[in-house]
Amino acid sequence: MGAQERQQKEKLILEASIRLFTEKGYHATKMEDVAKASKISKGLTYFYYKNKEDLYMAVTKKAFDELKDVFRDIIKIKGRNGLDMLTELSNNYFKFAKNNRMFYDAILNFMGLVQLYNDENLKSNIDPLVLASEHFQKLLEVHHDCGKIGTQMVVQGIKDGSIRPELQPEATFYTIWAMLVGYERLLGPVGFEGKDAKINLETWKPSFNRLLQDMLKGTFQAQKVQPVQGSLF
Amino acid sequence: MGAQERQQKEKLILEASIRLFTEKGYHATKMEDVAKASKISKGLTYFYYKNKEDLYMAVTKKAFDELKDVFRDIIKIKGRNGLDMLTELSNNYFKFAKNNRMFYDAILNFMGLVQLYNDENLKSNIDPLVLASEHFQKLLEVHHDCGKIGTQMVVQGIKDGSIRPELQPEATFYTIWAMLVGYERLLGPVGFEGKDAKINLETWKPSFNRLLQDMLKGTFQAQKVQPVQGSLF
DNA sequence: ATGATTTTCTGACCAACGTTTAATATCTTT
DNA sequence: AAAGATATTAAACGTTGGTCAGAAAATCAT
Repeated sequence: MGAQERQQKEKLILEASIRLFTEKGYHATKMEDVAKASKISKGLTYFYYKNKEDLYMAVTKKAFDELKDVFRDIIKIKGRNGLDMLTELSNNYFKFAKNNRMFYDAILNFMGLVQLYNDENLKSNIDPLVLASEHFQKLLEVHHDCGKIGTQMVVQGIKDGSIRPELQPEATFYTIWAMLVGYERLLGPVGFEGKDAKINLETWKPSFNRLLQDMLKGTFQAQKVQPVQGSLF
Repeated sequence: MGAQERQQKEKLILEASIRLFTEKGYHATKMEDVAKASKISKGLTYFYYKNKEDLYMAVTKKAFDELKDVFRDIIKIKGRNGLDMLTELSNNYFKFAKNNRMFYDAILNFMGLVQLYNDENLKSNIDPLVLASEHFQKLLEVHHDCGKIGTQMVVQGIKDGSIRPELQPEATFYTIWAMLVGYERLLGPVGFEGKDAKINLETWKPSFNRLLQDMLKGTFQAQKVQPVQGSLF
């Protein structure tokens, strides 16, 4: 069995676990289940993955790769300005989170790990096996890649004039990303039943896109003249 | 043993578990540990709390109560305008997240549950024992309370003229809250080591406060005349 | 081909830990 | 003080993540 066949088997196990995690969740999925679904013995799963969490990290890697595709798909289409790209990115980001809940939860869980990882005092809180995992290291890279792609969009926007030139691209993009993270977690996917109004990503997306525009172009003042009833910004 | 003494014992267990969860994390803390730290037998913890997750929900309740205090502390001081309140809220919110990591993680975990809870299709994914837990129900209320207090700040701001009157208070506040959630998760507490610059909550807080101002007052255009090197907005 | 060696694979087993339970002690009530 | 309710314990149970000795299969050497 060459390296290729081994990778193929790893993939088989990975896909089985993705199916199960999606269906029943991480905790309800037993290693025995993963083994059965992969048609191998339980012990063998530990030959291909160090432990359950390592397997989960592999799933997370797959998840973040797909999220990165969302980023890539947008920037690879030429002929649009940076602002439009970021607007579409936000739409697709929410769509991704909604349609791939388990994947997105894994990504968010990873973001929590990154926090610990970046703090010398807290780094020790991470399971050493996870830290050593190749998946974790690769995840850090993919995370960074996404940051780079997004930053490129801002750079592009500044070049083509759709974004204010005085903005610092990297910080600006991470600010936008942070907003996406927060909105998704607090409001999505079903939103929040307020006292006066039902707030959710769908009804509220136009407001967000406008906020994005205002932020990046600096056009708040201009739009203030047409107050829309119940509008957000 | 009356109801009072029972509550006191519950509190004892709760505090012990808070200590342990903070020190070692949820998974590394065993029920045996909690029992020992509370100087009772393991079995007895199950007399006071249905199971480990129920205990964690109680911890989460305590956490959210303290977060609510952050909200309350701000609004109870009179004589400031709404915008200033929201600015201070954001500062204190980040401070809270940083100084009470375990608590804040519990709150974020709860927010994930709320997502499932609000979606009829996904509600069944929540452990029935958690759903039935009194703590969970109370948490929904506290969550809502925080939303109300924050909304009040926006209302106040509109009244005193520090916030644009065309904004819809509730949606506006949840937008701000969403930002706080996202920033904390993506950037805090140590921030993010970018290629060109180190981004973290501390260095970047002024930019956020300014964004808040611009959003709520609609003053983007006005400030555009003084481009600060490397400034965010 | 055949024996030696490495790689892949299994299933039984282990230990840890959340949870239950049966029995006992303590308090409350009448 | 008897009866009932409440609090408490220790032991046992059941599940499950993880290990291990060894079988089976593939690869290699002669």
